[in-house]
Amino acid sequence: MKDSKGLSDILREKGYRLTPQRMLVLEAIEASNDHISAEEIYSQARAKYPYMNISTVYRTVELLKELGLVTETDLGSGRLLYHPASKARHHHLVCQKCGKVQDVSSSMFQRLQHELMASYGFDASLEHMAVFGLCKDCRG
Amino acid sequence: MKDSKGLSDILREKGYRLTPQRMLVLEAIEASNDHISAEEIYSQARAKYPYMNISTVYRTVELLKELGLVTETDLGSGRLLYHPASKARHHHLVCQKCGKVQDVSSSMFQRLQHELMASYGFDASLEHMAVFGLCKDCRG
DNA sequence: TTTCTTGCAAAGAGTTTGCATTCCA
DNA sequence: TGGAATGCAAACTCTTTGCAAGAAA
Repeated sequence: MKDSKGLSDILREKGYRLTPQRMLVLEAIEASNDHISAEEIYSQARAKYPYMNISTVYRTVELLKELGLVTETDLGSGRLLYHPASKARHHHLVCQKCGKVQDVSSSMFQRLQHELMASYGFDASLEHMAVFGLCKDCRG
Repeated sequence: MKDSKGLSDILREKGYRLTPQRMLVLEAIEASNDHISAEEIYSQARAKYPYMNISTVYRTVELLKELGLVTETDLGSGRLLYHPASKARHHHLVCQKCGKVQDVSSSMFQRLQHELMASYGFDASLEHMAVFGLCKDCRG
């Protein structure tokens, strides 16, 4: 499955235009194994398309977020990072009162993982983590 | 135990001066139940001492961090937040290979907790959480 | 008096926005 | 062609820094 194909479909459906800039931004994000910053997206895109502008990167990333193709994460580096939503893993929230289980995107756990590595050299395995607590309804 | 008393001792020990600005910054942070931003510290301090300046807030917070009295957290709001280090709880990192257990300050878990509440209304109970993974030595 | 601190203003970094121009559909 | 998207530059937010004036010890 080619993601750029998927992108053009999704854009057309919603009435957005498929521009080279938008494809380059998505390509850069999907090519990054981990996370990528706006500045890095900009560099990579500009290498292929010299007229690329950084505000276009920000605007495109915003659009891709809205379309659900890209996830934004703040790892505390002072810049926002992006990664393909398709690579997202899942975690579970378990309510200790009613027992309800809901899925959470892993993006929230990434910063924790990142920080544990940076500060302690600890490679946390958060792939299958369950978090206990009280759900919205039982919290009241 | 009055913390402001503790502060003056600590400052004197290290050769720093005890200024009204420094006391006001620490007071504001200790008075906040949760987290407090530089801007909020500034407002509160300026209410009592109109000549207060925001760069003094930043410099004082930096000093208090170095002294271990205050912890800085980036909750992704676009501004850094501060809270008394004394209120810090602890978590554990458990190595799945060698079994070693090390303590971690809870500040890293606070953002996760914060985000789960904001996005899912889920009140995560992370007070006694253990995180499994590989420690620095076993990672190699 | 000495030198640590502060206040002010200006500089940064990263991100967002207004507007005229460009170009996709 | 018409309206969406881009490029450019300027604005914006939060934080940091240089320097002269002020104030603890």
